Amino acid sequence: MTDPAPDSAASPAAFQRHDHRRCVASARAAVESACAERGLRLTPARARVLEILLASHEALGAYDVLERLRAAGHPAQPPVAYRALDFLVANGFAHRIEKLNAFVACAHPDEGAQTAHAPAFMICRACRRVAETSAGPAAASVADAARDLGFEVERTVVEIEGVCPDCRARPEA
Amino acid sequence: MTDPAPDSAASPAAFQRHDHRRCVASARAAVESACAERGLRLTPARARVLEILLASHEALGAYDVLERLRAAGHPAQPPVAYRALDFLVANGFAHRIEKLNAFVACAHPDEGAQTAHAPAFMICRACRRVAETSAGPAAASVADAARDLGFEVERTVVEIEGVCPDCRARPEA
DNA sequence: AGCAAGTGCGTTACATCATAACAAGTGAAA
DNA sequence: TTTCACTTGTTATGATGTAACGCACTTGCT
Repeated sequence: MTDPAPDSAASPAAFQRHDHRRCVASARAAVESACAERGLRLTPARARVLEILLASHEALGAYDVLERLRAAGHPAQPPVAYRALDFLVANGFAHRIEKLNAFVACAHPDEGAQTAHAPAFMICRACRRVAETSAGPAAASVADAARDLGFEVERTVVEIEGVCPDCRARPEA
Repeated sequence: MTDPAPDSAASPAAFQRHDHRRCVASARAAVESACAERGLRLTPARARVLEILLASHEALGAYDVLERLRAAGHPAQPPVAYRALDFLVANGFAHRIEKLNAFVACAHPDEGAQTAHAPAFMICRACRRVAETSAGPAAASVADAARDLGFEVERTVVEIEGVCPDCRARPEA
């Protein structure tokens, strides 16, 4: 981006102090331009759900999203939330955190949808914030081993559960 | 096994032809001796659920397990299945597959419960069989990177979804 | 023996997560 | 303007997971 963002894969922003307004704005802009390029429709419902996910780095359940939609004056039923989330996940604008049955906005929405963007997630069990990093060569080596056994790899999930730096600093909370 | 077991971490049995009777018997024996050593009680309910998981290398949902308990003449309600599964997972005799909300018997029940046994799972989306392998150094490097960021790692999930060799061979099924 | 504590089990009821199915609206293309 | 693909709204239901209670069994104590 316009700069050497501190939010690169090597140094995930979620657990660090950062200009969150900018973080939201640039993610939103990246999604908008990706949609324009790829002929996808970022409808109001989808944009609202994206905003909700971007508002925090916490993993939100579909029903959390739904609740926030309603709180924002957009009454909706579960399928509305799931459909928007499915769209965002399918196009690489958000990720599903399997361990939590929840969702987070993608930290790198500009990287292609299916263009192998092999993320790993650090999940804080205390505050539910999720930082995205790259599974990188580590995941690749496991995947290679799988392929050597004749297994056709389609998707890889790497989720690390633990306690983030902030929550370690204040164990009382 | 007869030989140098084909069921070592490097060469997971689930996707290979193997003597399944022996596979079940040895896993069951390993769990029994681990329980004896550690003062754990492998009660009839727990043993039945273990047998159900061992019977196939498929991931079974809690309600699948429940159904099989009932089919075997042991009527039960959901908490019965969940409690037995919790016991097996807590002690390293089974694993939860997050991606499927399901469970499989552990391929190495003799390795300690919490003694870092860092498994990775290959999940066939066609037949639901799951092969366990070691995440090994790959996972370790991601975990190290997380620790460098001040993140305290507690558990790591590595799940690889794809198609197993058998299902690739017969795509029609 | 009597009894208290700990653990596991059986059951009811409920909480949470997710989707099938159908009707109706929207927008671009023929 | 008709058509088609896609998106949305809504109802209902399915799938997954747990809280809470009381009973039964074991263990250890007196």
